[in-house]
Amino acid sequence: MEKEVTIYDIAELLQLSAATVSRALNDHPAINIKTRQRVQSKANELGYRSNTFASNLRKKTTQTLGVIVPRLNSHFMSSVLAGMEVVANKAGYHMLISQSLESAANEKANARTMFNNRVDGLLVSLAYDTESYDHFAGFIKKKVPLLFFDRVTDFMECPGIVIDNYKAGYEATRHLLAQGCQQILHVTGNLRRNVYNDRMEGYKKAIQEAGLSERAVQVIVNDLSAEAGVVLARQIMAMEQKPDGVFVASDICAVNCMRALIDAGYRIPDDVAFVGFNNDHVSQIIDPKLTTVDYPGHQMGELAVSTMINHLTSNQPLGATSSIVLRSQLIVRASSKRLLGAD
Amino acid sequence: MEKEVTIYDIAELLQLSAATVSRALNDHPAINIKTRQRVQSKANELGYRSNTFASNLRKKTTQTLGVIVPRLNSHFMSSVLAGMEVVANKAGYHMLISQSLESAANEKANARTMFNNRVDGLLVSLAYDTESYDHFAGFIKKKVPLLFFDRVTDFMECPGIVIDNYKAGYEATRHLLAQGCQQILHVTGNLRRNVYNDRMEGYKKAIQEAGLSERAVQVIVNDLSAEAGVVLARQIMAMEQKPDGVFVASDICAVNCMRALIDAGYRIPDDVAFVGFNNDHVSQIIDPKLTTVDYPGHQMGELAVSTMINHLTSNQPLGATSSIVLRSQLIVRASSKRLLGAD
DNA sequence: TTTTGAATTGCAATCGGTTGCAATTTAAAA
DNA sequence: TTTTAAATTGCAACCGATTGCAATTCAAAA
Repeated sequence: MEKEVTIYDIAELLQLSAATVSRALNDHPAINIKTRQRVQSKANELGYRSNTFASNLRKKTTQTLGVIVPRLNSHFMSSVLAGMEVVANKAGYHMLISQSLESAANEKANARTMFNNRVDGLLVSLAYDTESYDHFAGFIKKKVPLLFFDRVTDFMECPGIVIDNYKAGYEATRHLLAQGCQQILHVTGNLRRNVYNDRMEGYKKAIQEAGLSERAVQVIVNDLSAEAGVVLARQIMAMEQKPDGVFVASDICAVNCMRALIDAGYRIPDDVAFVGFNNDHVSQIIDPKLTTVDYPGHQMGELAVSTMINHLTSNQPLGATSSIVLRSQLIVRASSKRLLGAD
Repeated sequence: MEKEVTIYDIAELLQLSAATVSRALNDHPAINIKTRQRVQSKANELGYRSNTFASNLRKKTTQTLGVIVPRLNSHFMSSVLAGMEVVANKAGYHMLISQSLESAANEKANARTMFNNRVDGLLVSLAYDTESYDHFAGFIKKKVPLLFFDRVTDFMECPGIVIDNYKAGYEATRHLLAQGCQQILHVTGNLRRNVYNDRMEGYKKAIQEAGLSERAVQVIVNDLSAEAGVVLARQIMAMEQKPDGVFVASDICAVNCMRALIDAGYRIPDDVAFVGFNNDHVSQIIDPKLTTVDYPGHQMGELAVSTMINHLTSNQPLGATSSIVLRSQLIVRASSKRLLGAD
């Protein structure tokens, strides 16, 4: 059982041509049903496995989708990937996954690899510091469909799958205002990325609409990590004029900040109300539970891949769709409820 | 720029043979350095990209590792994958990832796909209900190296990368005993999987050693999900003889249970002490912070892949190594500290 | 200038399926 | 029974890179 069995072996044993065997194995309708069965059972008997390379080489398709994400290990991203995998698997596609670790250089290298591996399509969520998009030019040129999700860009003529971050930011802020907050601090990530910039714009808009002064707009940019949350708490404690509301663009960062503040004696939401983002597990574990924006990661992954596959099989131009917006929703919990009966 | 450039195109333009071009592109030492440079710069100029299939077809190697995990979206697993990706990427390998969703049937199908795709090696963490291992037989037969991590099995002659779950369970329980707990409840997952069974055995051993009666051994099996944690809290509240210590084999499940108990008025650790497993993010967010077992996921991923690649390149027999045990460690936090000055 | 060995390069087969088109067989219609 | 169309099957040329071995080139030694 050392040597690999090929269609030629089967063909010889069955006194058929390789062409017929190939067709039989692929359920080609032109092949007589009896022949087909004979071939397939013989293939099973011999432990035949199709050689994907030979097939790909000839067919010029890989049944593989490339995925480049900033990090694999975040609650949100792993949900997205899980969703992607389910749909891809069902449609007979495989996923080649790599992470940029938030570095544009890595992203570039990974894109190159995906390119050489001739993925049928590429799904990307941009790294923190990606500014140039040259590394995707090859895909465009070779007409390999490209799709961005979550962290998207307007610089490329590619569809993006997103939530309405502007609206989410706006509503989160409105909610804090409605709870009586007057000085709302917004903490977010690199503003080059749409997800963070849009949320901030929504935040600003809400502040302006509320008729608050310019000074009411207060933004801190960090990397939204757990550690950054602890640092943030120290920053807040050191402020001469403390915020009475904080809107953080990530639950992980938010809860760590809350925890540090609580340990230091702050009362939430009375001293300061909190709203996070992502509806991460931790948002329901912290006490008080964290008001947050539900972010349908799994669904986003499913949608990204099904859009891609739909395009690949039906050959509809992907460029046509400019973006797909998923519904997100503010989930109000105790961390921001300052008024009785408020929702 | 529509048509793909091949080595033949380059060969013709440079009045060379395809063989020479191929060697030049691969830095073959037999090729004159000037020729090599001419070829490489021409390749760049034309936007040449190597056709991986043709190469694989000829070389019979894929530079791809298959990974099958129960779920992508858990804190632990995504850390493992992140670690794997870093090492694989650095060594020029790609990762084909799929999830079994805890179903043996899916695992089987995924293994088949990996097999057909001729991954150079396969890394597996077993599904909840996998009982037969036939779907891995092909890999053994074809001498494709196979390696299990975390959820391993003794039924196959394959190396496994694990932590000492027995010891971890033992120490966690000893810790609770040392804190004065007399009735320790152990909550864990499917006992068919080593990770859960071993932890339980460690737990039992510690109970026995403490000279407690048979009745002191109390085990509940669930799926360790967040929801299961809430259910667990109800179960505990309904018990006539309540435990004064709970050792849960997963942080997620533990914290959700704690949260429900706290909301119901229980005091932790005074009424009941808690120890979790995994050192998940949430363990530091819950109040009181959760004592847990640190589980080096990222490191486990790195090690799994580097072991595999090392084997692939040096051709050392993988079978020789039977298992690699990573160090894990009990991290004591407030959820289990009942004695002053205890650690 | 000839010899000789090393350095380069090319030939041609090979990896294993796929597919357009032609050839053959089979079955239905005349 | 012959004609004709439909159903099957086979031929042979791909897909693009790799590599053992032979051929050629080149330069140094004789």
